[in-house]
Amino acid sequence: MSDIKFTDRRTASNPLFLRDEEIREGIELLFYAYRDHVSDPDKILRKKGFGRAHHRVIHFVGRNPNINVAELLKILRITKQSLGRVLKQLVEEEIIHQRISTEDRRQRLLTLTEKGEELEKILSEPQRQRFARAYREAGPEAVAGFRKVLEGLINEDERRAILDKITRS
Amino acid sequence: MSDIKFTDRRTASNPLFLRDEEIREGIELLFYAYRDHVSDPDKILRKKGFGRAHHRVIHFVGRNPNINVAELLKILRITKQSLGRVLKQLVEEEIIHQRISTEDRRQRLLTLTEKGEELEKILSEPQRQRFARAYREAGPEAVAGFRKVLEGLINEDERRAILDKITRS
DNA sequence: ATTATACGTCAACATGTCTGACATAAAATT
DNA sequence: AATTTTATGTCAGACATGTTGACGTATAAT
Repeated sequence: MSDIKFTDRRTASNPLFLRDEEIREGIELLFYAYRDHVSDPDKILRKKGFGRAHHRVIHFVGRNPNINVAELLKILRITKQSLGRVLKQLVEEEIIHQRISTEDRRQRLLTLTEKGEELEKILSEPQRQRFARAYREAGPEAVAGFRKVLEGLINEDERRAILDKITRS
Repeated sequence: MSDIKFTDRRTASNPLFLRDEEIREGIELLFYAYRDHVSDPDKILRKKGFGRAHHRVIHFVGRNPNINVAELLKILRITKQSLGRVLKQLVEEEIIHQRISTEDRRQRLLTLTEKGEELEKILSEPQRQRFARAYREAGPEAVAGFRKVLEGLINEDERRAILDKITRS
């Protein structure tokens, strides 16, 4: 019974099953790709006594020099208490520099120090290499499709703002 | 000085910069897409007293009925002690069923119970909808490219095995 | 009979997250 | 000028998830 049902579902005349199956495969591919993608810097960080949280902060401060704390919290979607601990360590280790905004003296603007820039490069290098390889193997058209689908996976209400931020440089 | 350097780097005659930039954008897109993708089931799970770890177990047991513990550990890349805690809860709540393999009585084969199947559907539904929307908007060619690049991001030495597993059904 | 494997479990600890409460400085509003 | 709101920091306590290390048991393989 369940066998019959199974073969039936896979028939070419049932495009719904194909779509479902395709989607499931996409979800799994995304899991494995992301797992491997983040495993690279994780290894490096552990040796330095940092974790993935530190990497995310380093990355987004690097990408958004002079970002303030509230903005960073929005991107990372964590609480300020969580960020606080990580940020404190990074400031103590002189990876990140805080300065008071002249426009609004309540705000702390964050930038990478030189040491921070260096670390950022070290951390992202294996990720960039991984992407470079994948892009090279897949070709430019595939890359365009990759980006298009990723964009579509982002929450609709934030998509525009995120794309503007990413591609603004 | 740094301005000159900057504009210079972006010149069309410097394809290396374009590639770098493209890669960075890909890395960020992946971050945001993944962040939103996993946020859906997270909300549902917290209400039930489970976390992301439980979802991963539910997902992979659902996808690999009768998987044994060692196999599951390889996929999840966590220690058996970590898995043990989560698995215990899921078995107690009758989400996952364990039975002893007849071929090797040391092995515990894991399957979803009916209740587990239901929960799996509830959890993955928003993710599937998100993918369905993204796939629809991007079109079949983009989807092919998306998959191709994701495959390329997976560690080379495991890629073959993972692809076989994902697309075997 | 011995060794290796698959699994479970106990203990101790690290990290990253959370909620809630409170403090301070500065900006904005009345 | 006084009050309220905002941006940030911090303390305390909790929870989820991960780690190492050690040990036990049942079963399979040698």
